[in-house]
Amino acid sequence: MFAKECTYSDFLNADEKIATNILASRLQKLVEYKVIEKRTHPESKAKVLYKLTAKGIDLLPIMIEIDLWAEKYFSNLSDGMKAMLKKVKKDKVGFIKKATKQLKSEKAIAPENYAALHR
Amino acid sequence: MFAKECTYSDFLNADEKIATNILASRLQKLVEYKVIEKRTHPESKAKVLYKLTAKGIDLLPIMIEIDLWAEKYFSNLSDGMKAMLKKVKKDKVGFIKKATKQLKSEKAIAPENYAALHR
DNA sequence: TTATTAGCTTGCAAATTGCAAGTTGAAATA
DNA sequence: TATTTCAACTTGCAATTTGCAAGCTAATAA
Repeated sequence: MFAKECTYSDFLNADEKIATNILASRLQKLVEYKVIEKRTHPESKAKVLYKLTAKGIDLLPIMIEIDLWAEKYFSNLSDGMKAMLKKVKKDKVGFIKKATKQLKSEKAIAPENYAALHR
Repeated sequence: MFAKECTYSDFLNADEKIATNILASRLQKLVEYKVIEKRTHPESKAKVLYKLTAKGIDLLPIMIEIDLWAEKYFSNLSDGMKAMLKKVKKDKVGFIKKATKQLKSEKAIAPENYAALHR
């Protein structure tokens, strides 16, 4: 979710497999805890976009530290992950600031979605 | 474990309760993953000291980020935790370096325990 | 030498998870 | 317009994991 926007089926078809009922209950709990929120999908009413809240975005430093630890003790990291960590190690504070700012700006409400937020 | 050395009963009697069979299996797995290791207790053969390995000590940055996140979004932190986070916010890198160094020095093998490590 | 402590293991009920199939409403297709 | 497909779930049930209580063994303490 830090990398891109996600729908229910995006999660369901991700590499790390998860049972559909478990996915549903996890998403529900994360919404309840205000770590993520539901948004209408711009291209279809049938789709739901799950987006990080500010509280969720603030988990980024934790995720990065986990990835740095994993890099140190495991050898199966993806190339994308390795590339990201290279940047992180060059300037961790700067990286997190930039990524956080970008994620928060993506939270800006597109006009066509504004109404849905208020019902 | 980052704060002090721990025995099986220390964990069992901690504030966050855990069932004894679950504790046993968790400790076993953490030893298997080399996050912690068993040591003989200096004051009794009946006791076992569980200590963090270097791999375990390297989890400290993750724990600190989790605590910082918790401080931001929850209000039930202990006074000790708050005091620690105050130091962290003054100089995060310095704090982690110092704490890590100290934890690793505690790993120095006391003479009376050396033999036990090699069987 | 008997009692207690520390570190587990075992048995069983309760809760959680995984898998497969079904439901509902929106959108694409015929 | 009718029908099929798709996305997001829900439901039922078996398998796994967890929690609780009791028991077991070796090492100290009384």
